[in-house]
Amino acid sequence: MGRHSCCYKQKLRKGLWSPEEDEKLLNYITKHGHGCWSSVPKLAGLQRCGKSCRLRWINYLRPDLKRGPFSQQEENLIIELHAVLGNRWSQIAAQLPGRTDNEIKNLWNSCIKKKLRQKGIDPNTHKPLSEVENDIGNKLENKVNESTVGSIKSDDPEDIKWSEYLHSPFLLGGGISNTNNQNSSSSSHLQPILYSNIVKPESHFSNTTTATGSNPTWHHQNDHHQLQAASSEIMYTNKDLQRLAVAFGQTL
DNA sequence: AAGTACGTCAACCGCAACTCA
DNA sequence: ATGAGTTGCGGTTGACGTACT
Repeated sequence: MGRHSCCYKQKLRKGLWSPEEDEKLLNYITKHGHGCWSSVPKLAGLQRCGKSCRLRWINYLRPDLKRGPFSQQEENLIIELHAVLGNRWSQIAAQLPGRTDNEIKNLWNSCIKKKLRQKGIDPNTHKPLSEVENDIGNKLENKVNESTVGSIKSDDPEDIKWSEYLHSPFLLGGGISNTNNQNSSSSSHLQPILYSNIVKPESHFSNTTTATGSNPTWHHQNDHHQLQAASSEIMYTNKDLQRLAVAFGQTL
């Protein structure tokens, strides 16, 4: 794919956004909503591709973004959600109003991973590092055995990961033991989070422009009642979430 | 003061899924 | 059914700031 198809057609800017560009995009979307992203740059007078505009809006210009550092509670929540969802950043972000998937991904890669390792926890499996090392040893051993004995075991590394999730301390009510942190959120609230998250909101907000062209209004869509009501119908539309559902059907 | 290493974050890339004619 | 266009997502990169030598 390389650069987006739209970018080949004309000389488009790349890299950091200037304040002028931000202003143009913000003004345009505030007045008209984004509509079709591919037509936004042209209509807003920007030398960017639609994808770049969308990203800039989502990660920086959206009015509902929460700025500033993550709280300890937010970090704990991210860790708990990651234990269940893995690197599904957008789904994790859906549980943290005002935070973007990009922001959470960056935090995870630059900060949380390191902290977990310092606590002796493997950030991929959320198991104690010592246990993970043993697992690796065991899996290597199993591989050797499999080469001689037929096995129905999946080779998909993700399968291994998910089965590990099912037995992770988070799902079993343990959460990460953090004796230093009084704010450490227990995993007791994880169940409601998961149930409400089964239906992934398209975005936290939708904008509706009035017929008169006045400023759009922003509606918070992440209403748990709404989601729970809807969840019975679209609960298992996503392949990964089906796996979650099966998993939680077993554990809840 | 200069050079280097490291951490953070914004943005890009590539792919898959979705939509619609 | 199909193919082009669009959107969304997660991985990766590169610029920049800061700490360290």
